[in-house]
Amino acid sequence: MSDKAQKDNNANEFSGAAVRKKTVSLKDLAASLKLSPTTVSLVLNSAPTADSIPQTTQDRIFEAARHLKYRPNQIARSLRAQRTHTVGVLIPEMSEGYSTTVLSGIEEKLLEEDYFYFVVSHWHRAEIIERHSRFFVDRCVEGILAVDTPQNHQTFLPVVSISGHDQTKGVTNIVLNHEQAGHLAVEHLVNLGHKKIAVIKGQDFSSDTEVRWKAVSEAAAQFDIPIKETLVSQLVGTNPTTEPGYLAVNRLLASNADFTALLAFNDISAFGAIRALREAGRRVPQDVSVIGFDDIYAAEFHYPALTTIRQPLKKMGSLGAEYLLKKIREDISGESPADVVVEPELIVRQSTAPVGK
Amino acid sequence: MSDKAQKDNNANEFSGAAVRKKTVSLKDLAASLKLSPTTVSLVLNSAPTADSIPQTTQDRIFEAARHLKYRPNQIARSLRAQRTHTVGVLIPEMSEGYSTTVLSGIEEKLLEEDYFYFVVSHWHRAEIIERHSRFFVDRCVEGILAVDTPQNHQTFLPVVSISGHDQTKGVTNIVLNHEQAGHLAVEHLVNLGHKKIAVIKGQDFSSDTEVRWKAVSEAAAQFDIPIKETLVSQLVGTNPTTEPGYLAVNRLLASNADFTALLAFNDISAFGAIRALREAGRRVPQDVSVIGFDDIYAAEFHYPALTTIRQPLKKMGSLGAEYLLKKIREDISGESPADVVVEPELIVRQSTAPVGK
DNA sequence: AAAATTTAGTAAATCGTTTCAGTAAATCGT
DNA sequence: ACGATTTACTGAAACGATTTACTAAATTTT
Repeated sequence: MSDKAQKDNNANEFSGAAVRKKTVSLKDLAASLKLSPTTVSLVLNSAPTADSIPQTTQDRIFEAARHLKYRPNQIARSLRAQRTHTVGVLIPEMSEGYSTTVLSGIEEKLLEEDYFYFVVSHWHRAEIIERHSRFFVDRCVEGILAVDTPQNHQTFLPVVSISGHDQTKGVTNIVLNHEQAGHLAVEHLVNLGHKKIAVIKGQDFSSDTEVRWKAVSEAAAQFDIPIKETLVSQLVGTNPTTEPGYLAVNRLLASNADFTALLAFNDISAFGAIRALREAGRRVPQDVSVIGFDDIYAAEFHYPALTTIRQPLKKMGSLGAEYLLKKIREDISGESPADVVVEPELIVRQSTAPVGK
Repeated sequence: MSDKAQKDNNANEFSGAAVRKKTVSLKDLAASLKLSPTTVSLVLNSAPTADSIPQTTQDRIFEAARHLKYRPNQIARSLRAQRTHTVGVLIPEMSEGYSTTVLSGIEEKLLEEDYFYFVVSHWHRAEIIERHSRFFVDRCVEGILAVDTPQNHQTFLPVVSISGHDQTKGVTNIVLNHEQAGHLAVEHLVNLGHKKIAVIKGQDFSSDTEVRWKAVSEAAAQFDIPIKETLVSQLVGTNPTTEPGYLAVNRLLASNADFTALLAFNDISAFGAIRALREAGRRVPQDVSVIGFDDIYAAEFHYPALTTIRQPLKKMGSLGAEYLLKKIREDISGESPADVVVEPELIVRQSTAPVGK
């Protein structure tokens, strides 16, 4: 068959109703150059073997590739190379500031290194985590990044957990220095003269709940003002809004709890807390100082602007991605650290003030 | 070679330092059953051809698949089927409420239909949009979902644009009923007695800027209170925080503009606006009523809680995903609508009040 | 001028599936 | 009892790349 006929054949194959715009494959490119796919591939990838191909031929190949807009199919490449340049990311949900800020750090680092990622929200439901981890494996992700996600015993892939406190061996955890965070928060309130400090604990499902509570109560003990049990309220429900915080403080108020400062589990719950206090006629910060945790965007433009303990969320995301890529590349699973600790920072704004002022 | 030897061979191949946990392939599974991969594939996929395979054999196959935890490799499947069950999503950035809320709707719908997605932020930079659209094609996504993203002239894949106002033929746009939104906002202020209304326009790069401005000024004209040019300020810069809004209002105040109500481009800028007003000694809503746009989460817990025009962001995301999947399935590009319109809703909270009260 | 090396490539296997086109053996119809 | 059909499978090609192991011709070395 003459190559003219061959060409026509190609063109006519789909000349029916819908004009299927086929993309050009390596084979097409090679055919148009009257060279073998091997040669073309070798040259385009600058393989060492291609040294013996004369420059003129190489130029012809590059020129034709550009002209026909040839782009290697990454699916085929992935299959052959057994590498997908893709990772899977698990997050609790795609709302509010926490997960998405971490995600922005993850994205930045991954794209920088030419990795793409799949995200899925698991709403703290174990079976979704399980199911989607499997899907990730089916799609041959090279590693998994878990944000505020409990144990996913998916052991044979590299895993990095951000604020996950995953004790599975081989898993690297990116964690905040919680002791320091607790210390900063309590110290700030103590410096302002507060002694009666109420605390809102996180939901049971949140991985940070226990460590943060421990850090805060130990810090309080160190300052000789142990947290009274009657001044502790806990967030309930999966509602990712301010409501759990609002309700937690209402319960506190209903029990006639006596406090001049409130340490919230996170900024979102601090917002709810402040509303509850305001509705109860307590002014923030004049009557009650409120300190949040995380420093999400909204903290700054809240009124009153929220004093909070900043977690470097974006940094934690990019660090997580960085360590995951490191693991993927080393391949000798086991070398990477179990914990990578990042430091919190006290951000003083308007929601805290000296006691009794 | 006996199959025992074959097995040993397999086992020993990587018996060096690192124990490579190989996943089991169709071929492995078939070998363990002493059947051909064809048969196993046919049965596992319940192909019509498998009707002639006796139940006992089918059971053996399913049993072995479960036992060896066989999972089909989706990369290989994608290559063969020329379908990846993956779409690409373009968003301006992974922060604040807008994109991520839309994204949550997108995610919900896509996962429901067993599609995964890649996301990339483009920060409104044309070359990033261009570059990543190409990467999407390289990875054989089946369609592209563009959120608040200008024209990406990537024509041969199905594209749905959310708030993008993309006039390229074949692109379906999910858009808000802007006329109605403008009407609702202005009407609300007029009903409260406001006549001197200031407006903050969006940044030039935002796809909604023009249509929203047009809708607002036409609505104002209808109510016989055309917006004065001196009462219009525009957001500048790509900073995704409240700052542009804050600066826009400061410019307005610096020019001694006289207004009793302010219509902000979005909630984020409304927050900045309110801060600027407060710092200038104007109370919201007593001295100036402020109305936002979008109704992001933070709007409700802002103080004062923000009156705003709600865009059903999550709905827009899921609608976008729905229409994209529809396009992908029809395949006969051209049938789908150019515009899908969703309705806004006025949410009255505390940042607006009768004039002069 | 024969042997060795370099030049300029190519054929075929492979990654893990799916699917089209067979094919032997068993069963059925008449 | 002979052809037709059904049953129970399998071989090989294909998807689109990469890579190993060749080869034939040209050139260099000895």
